[in-house]
Amino acid sequence: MNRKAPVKRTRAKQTRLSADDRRSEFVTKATELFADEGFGGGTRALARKLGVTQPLLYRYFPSKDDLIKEVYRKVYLGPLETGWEKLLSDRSRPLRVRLQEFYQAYTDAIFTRKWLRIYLYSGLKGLDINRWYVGMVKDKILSRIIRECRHDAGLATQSRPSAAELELAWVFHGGIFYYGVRRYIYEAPVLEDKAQMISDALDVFLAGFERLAENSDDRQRAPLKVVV
Amino acid sequence: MNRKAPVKRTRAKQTRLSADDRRSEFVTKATELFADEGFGGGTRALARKLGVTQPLLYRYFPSKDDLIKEVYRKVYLGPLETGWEKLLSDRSRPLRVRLQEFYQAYTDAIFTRKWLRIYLYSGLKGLDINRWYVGMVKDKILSRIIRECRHDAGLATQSRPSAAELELAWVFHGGIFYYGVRRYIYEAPVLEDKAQMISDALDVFLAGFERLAENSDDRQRAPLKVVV
DNA sequence: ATCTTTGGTGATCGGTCGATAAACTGGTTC
DNA sequence: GAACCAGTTTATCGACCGATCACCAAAGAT
Repeated sequence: MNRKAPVKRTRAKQTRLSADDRRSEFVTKATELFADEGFGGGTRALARKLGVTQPLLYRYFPSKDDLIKEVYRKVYLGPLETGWEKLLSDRSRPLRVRLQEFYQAYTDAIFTRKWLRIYLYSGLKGLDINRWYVGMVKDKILSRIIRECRHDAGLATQSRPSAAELELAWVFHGGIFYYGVRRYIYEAPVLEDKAQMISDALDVFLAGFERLAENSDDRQRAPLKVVV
Repeated sequence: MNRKAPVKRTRAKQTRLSADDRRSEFVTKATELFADEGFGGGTRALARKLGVTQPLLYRYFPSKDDLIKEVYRKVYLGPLETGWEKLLSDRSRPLRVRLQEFYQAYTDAIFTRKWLRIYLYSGLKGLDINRWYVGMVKDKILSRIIRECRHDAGLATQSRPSAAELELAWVFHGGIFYYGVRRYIYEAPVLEDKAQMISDALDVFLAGFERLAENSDDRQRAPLKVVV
């Protein structure tokens, strides 16, 4: 039936972009999509967000998995700054101030709905990049914080942080991190003033670290045992 | 072709269970599956874990979503104990000991790969039951801890915990929680001795809370401002 | 004005998913 | 031993997913 004049279908209007622009647009919107729906989010939904058709994705990425890797790269590496290590180690300023300033900047960088969700999703997948990030936090941030705390308490700073010290720093760090999770993932009511939360947490941490440092020798020989 | 004698296909051997047993087996294995692969895990993979066929699921649950809800119920409500509140409030014993004992028991209950992964997955979905759980932690655990800490520091215990106090307790609690995440989700190297980690974290928290309590009046009138 | 390049679309394929209907079978009851 | 019930399987449906291919049209080059 009707074999003549192939019905001239109205084509969807094209909005042509340069290859680079389109590619980065894919990554940007994919980050949003995957943050919202997890990495199970469909390529068609992604294309809809760009106002293009789904096959176009495959002109820029060989597979969905490659797109996902690109999203990781952008999310994990994006907010990273090189100045953090120097900021933490600048002994011309009080440790308390350095820590407050660092955590202010660090949380400004990662406390977004997008970053936290992508981070948690990738953590649940057990990806290498997640392990790399955790290692980076340990080496570049926590180890340095411990060294500075030791120096501040008049202890030796040569030896590497003990496992117990590292754990202490991790609990502190994790506590602050979890504030972001409660706020931007659970969307639970939290103390609005992030700066005050950091400040209070720092007070507790520093006061506690000092007290531990005082009897650090005793602790190493006979670790505190608690009735269980 | 071959219209005669409907080929007597060899049927998969049945292992018949009582309705209750089969149902709870579905929930158990579903918990494992969803913990591993998220709630996107397929019903066919689930059936394979039970050694049955996929449609059997729908004799016990109207939909996959109902199965998921059952998994939530079991996971969230399972490890909950009623004794925790009394344990925390028993002033005949030192606060330090009570807290150590409580967090020992609490982390024994929730620090499993299964529990933590289901919890995080459901948190990312923004489910009501997750909100309920967070509220429960706040009301039943953290508020009570604050009250006991106040009592221990010789402060009034009538007024409800301030937002700042709650936040302090949350950061402490979240720090301990994050230990479980690092250990069982990131599978990162952590301090093996969980009891020591709790003990150290408690030392820091209690020492810090004491110090804050000392100038609590000052803090309320003129909250500590930090150079940013 | 035409050619070439390249960003973009339409159609479609094989696979997987949740869900349904109907047939089959082991065990219990009368 | 016939009838029935409950647990299980086979077969299949419609929707969706990632991926591929041939084709199309807008911009730059000649």
